[in-house]
Amino acid sequence: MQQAGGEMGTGDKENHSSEPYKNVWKTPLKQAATSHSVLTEIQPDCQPLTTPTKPKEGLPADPWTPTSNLKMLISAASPEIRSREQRRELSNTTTEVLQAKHCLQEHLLGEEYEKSQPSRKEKSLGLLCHKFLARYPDYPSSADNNYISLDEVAEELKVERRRIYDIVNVLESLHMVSRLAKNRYAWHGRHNLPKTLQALKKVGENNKYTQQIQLIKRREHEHEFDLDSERKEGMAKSFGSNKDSEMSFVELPGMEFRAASVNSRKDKSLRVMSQKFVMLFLVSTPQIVSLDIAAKILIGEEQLEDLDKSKFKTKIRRLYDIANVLSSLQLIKKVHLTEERGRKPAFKWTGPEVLPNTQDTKLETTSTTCSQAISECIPSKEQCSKNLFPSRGKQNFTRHPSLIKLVKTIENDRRKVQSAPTSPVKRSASTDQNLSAFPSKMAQVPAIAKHQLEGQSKKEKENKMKLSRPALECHPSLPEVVPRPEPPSSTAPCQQAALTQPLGVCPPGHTSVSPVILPHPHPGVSYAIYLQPSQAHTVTRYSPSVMLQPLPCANVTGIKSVNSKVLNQITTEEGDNQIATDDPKSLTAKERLLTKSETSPQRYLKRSQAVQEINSIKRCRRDEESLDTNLGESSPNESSPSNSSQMNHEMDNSQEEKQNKPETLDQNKATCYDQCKREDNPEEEAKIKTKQDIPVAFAIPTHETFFPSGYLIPLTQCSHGSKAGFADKEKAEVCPVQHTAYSSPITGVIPVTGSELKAVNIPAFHITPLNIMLSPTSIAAAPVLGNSCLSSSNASSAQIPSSSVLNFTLQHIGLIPAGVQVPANPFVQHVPASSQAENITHSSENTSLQEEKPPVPKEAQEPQTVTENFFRTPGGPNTEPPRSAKSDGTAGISPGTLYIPQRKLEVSED
DNA sequence: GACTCCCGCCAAAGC
DNA sequence: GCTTTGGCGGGAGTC
Repeated sequence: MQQAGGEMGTGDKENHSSEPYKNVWKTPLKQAATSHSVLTEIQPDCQPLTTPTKPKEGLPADPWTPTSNLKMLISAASPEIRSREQRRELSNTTTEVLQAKHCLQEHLLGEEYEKSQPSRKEKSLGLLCHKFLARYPDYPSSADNNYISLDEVAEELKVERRRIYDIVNVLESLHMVSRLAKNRYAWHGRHNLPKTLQALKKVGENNKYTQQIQLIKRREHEHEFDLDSERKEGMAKSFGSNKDSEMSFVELPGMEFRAASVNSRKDKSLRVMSQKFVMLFLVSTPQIVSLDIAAKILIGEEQLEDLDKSKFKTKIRRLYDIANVLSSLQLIKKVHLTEERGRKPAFKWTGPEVLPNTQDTKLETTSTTCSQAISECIPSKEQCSKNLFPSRGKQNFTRHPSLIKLVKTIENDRRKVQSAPTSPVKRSASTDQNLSAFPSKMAQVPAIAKHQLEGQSKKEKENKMKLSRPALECHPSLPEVVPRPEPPSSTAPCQQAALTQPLGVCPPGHTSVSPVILPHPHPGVSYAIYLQPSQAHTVTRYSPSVMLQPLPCANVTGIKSVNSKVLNQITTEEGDNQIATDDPKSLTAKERLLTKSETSPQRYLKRSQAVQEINSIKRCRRDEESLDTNLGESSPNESSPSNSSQMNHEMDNSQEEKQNKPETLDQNKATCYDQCKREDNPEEEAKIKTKQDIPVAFAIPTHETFFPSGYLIPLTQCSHGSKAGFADKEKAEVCPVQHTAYSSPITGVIPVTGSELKAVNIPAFHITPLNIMLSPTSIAAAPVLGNSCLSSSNASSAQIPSSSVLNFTLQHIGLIPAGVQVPANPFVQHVPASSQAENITHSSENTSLQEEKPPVPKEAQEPQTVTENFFRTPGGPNTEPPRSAKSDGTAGISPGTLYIPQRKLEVSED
């Protein structure tokens, strides 16, 4: 009986309300098919039976096919239609209809009947969500009718309301809708999405999801997750530490649940789960989250000890529900992680990249001066940050009207001007299909396409101009949401591009996002900065409104150094995925590491770069010596905010902190010093105190720059390979000195703040003179030179640290053993600007990633290989890292040990 | 057989 | 007491 009801797709209550239909419902679809099978066996030559005349006569005179008739009949059998017909006292007619359907069902070939039924995929939540979203504009105006009646939607979409709840709940978690009253919701579209994502990322970082993911991954890798109860307990403990903040729903100003009922309801789990799920993507690097890990984390937060299969399965089910909706929103995309142990489902974030601790609006106040933009941004940022924690008096925080106006104006302008991804992107078949499927969304595209093209050409020019300039006077804010190379949807890019601007492709009109060139004691040296996660948390306190942007590198000739030793272990389609473990003492060694794909000029250039790198390091050491003179003078007073309240408080004080600008180098070092103390690393602390000569430099002090802590490794080269958007000629023009001397006198830029470090997901990367603590995923993005560049598919102009220098530096100072290499920036390298951007392959223990095409429509994409480098024990890729009692996922490696696994991930779509 | 995820039961919350 | 909301898990469909 239940089965029959289910097959008919009727609501449970309605099923029992219409007694006359019971006989009809009792006929399960499968039975029909089965009977048909029998029928076809008996009558193999039987042609599809025609629709009986009688049922047709009983139906409205529509020139439909029997299949259409049947669909209509089934539709008529839906609860809503039945109820309506009941109200109209059309029971007789309905009975006839149903009888006709029954007759059809009996007479139609089973195959045909099955075809007439909406397939499972056609009834999927994702498709349903697509239909739902198609009803409303992505960016509704206030004039639009933005109210959603669940009844109406359910009826029009011909689904039971229960399904609509699933969709609405997820949308609600993203603040795309809000509940107004019973059965009534307000549609907000994607207006709030950037802010929501930013907030979610922030909370995710506070909840240390990155560490949790790493912890689970590590445990999984050790095959001990399910066996070691003690560890499980420990993990639950670590999860439990964040329990308070994790069980709350992240709200935005003006988006609070208006119905007290919703707020009071203890179980908003689908909403909360959805938010947490999104958080996992936002804090992950790469932004791929497997379902099992997500489920474990979500379970773990609550009661990991009670992890049982049923609960796990239920969690997985819900995650699928959420993922379907998020996929429809084109925020994520299904992929498959193929590991040694098999293939497991995962999802890749395809939505806009979110940079935390940046101003959420004011990002591109093109008409304002930089200082004005900054001053305007700060309150907005604070406002947004404050509202991350609704439990702490969120009602008291309201966005200033001027900011709202500013936001809208900016967003509108952006939408008009730059709506497309800033780099060539692969338009999946599904995307294209979606375009055609939703003309309302398509309508937004043509108007902006021209602007996109123009904007891109302008961006290149702009980049050239910027590159030729030694420094910029402006310290623009950083876009909080950076469009990813892969546009999530036909409409999403409008917002993504509009709201953000990847650094590397800054359009000329958006001066506010121009990279910042800091006054640099040695313009020829760039730095990579390394922070550890807790430090990253700390630096968020500073949340400098002045976000440092990487200077588009003049020398964009890529170094495609590949460690020949690693080459055998790593599958990569891009030679620059791997970074050479250069022995700085021998240039020939460097040469040996050149990729086979390199051209001779590239080799020459690299060779010269190696010299330059060494020189730069030497210069940097001098810098370091001078900088270190101030080291340790400030007292450590920083602490990583561990909970939302603390963060809230800090956010409240951010204005005050801002007034205390400029942050001095002393403060920066003090923070570092403090960080060392926090990490219980007396050795590092001592080293800082004693100003040991280490080839790292701290942040370049400027009167407008905050570098709370960290280690900056000098980088002389922008290691852009062929992906760089500049030809050699252009490079020569931009940087003639470098060209002639095979050097890279890049103006030193340290486009790094704590927030930016977090933005690129460097959760646990801690380089000290004596130890390195790295998380598996963190290393991939370790050298940070600007998130927007890193994330941008058009990262050619981003400043990429030289892997050679990085490895040399690390080796030279004894941080890593010879032969071990640290990728300078695999992330950028693995985010091609080409249409392959969608296909990412991360090297990860022979783990392959396969992107799945959405159920409907289908798309075919090629697998691609990317490398992701994890830290491991030097013993080899499969060597287990030394474990540590720490549960934060960062200290699992004993001091002095570098843990660098070479894992291989393959990302492909089915 | 594992993976996906639709479906609807049923209970809590709301009205 | 009825309706709305949504957690939850069975099990069908798919791979």
